Amino acid sequence: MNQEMRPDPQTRPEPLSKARLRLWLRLLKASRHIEDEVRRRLRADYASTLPRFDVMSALARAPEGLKMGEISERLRVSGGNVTGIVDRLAEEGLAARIAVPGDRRAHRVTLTDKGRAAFADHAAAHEAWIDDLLGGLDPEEVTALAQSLDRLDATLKEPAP
Amino acid sequence: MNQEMRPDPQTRPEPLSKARLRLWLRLLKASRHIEDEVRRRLRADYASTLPRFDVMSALARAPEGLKMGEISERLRVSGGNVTGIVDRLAEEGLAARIAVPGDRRAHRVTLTDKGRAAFADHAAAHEAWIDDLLGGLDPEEVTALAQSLDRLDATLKEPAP
DNA sequence: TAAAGATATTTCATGCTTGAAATATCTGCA
DNA sequence: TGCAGATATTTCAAGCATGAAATATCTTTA
Repeated sequence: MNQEMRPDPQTRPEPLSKARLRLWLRLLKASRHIEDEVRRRLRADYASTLPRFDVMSALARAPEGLKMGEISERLRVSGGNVTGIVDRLAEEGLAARIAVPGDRRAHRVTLTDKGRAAFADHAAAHEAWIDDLLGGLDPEEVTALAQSLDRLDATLKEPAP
Repeated sequence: MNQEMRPDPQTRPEPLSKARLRLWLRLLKASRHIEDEVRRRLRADYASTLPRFDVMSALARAPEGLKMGEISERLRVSGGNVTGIVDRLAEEGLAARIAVPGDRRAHRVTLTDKGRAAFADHAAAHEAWIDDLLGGLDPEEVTALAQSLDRLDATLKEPAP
């Protein structure tokens, strides 16, 4: 765990893995910091949550609505999870389940007018929060970081050959 | 939402905020990707979870143990949360609550020998997973990204004046 | 020293999350 | 046609997470 000065005639134990670990820890820290803040404000200002925001965001982008399975696929969360979130959105009149003509198993979920209006508010506030939180970073650094993270995401796709 | 070509005689609606939003979305995506993978493997290989790993990690770093409040402070999670996680670790004999001499309200939580051994395994595997997941990134990019994220974290401290 | 206030922790209600099992329905094929 | 397998969704149990309320125990102060 500590770096001793033994000869190590074989291959060195890769300090590179430590650098990667450090990167991961910082990524997680920054991400959690922002995420926690967004959750806190969604709750405080709108009595809402991030998962609800995510679902509404997906629905807002699909005017004809989405089937339950499509939501869980896009958001990469389990089906059981979506059921609960949509239940609550529906209870509050923000979303509605609509029967799918040819298939009695499926429902199409859409935002109600009320839901659409609420989401417009939330989304505008969300953008302002992020603008505020990331405002201390130079514009160049913002784009540079975004590019780096994009490359990271690309390498993440395949878990190394 | 789309960039129209209207004159806009006033101040322009800051495309910078869009760049920041994009950065946040990518940060979240990369972070979630890795986090989900770590959770999945902790569950599959060790029947454990990230919160448990985090608590054990904090305890491993404090040989004399930590009070409940210290754990929740370091991990930035609520007290009620820590109670449940430590309960389960204790049930499995991985951690133990020890009475604090001068204060009958408080407990000091420590890793048992079994807990210490288990955590050593988990931590080694964790480092290997991260090494694997981030292995596709150039070493230079790893350190560059870590530095950028460090700067980001620094600006995050104060939510802009 | 008794009451008031501060601390440490647990309990509780609510919601998110997963994976597995249960339902219901659809589709294709013998 | 009838049924076997595929799909779409819900239900369920367990754990995580929060914030607020409840307990228990100090500590300070009038």
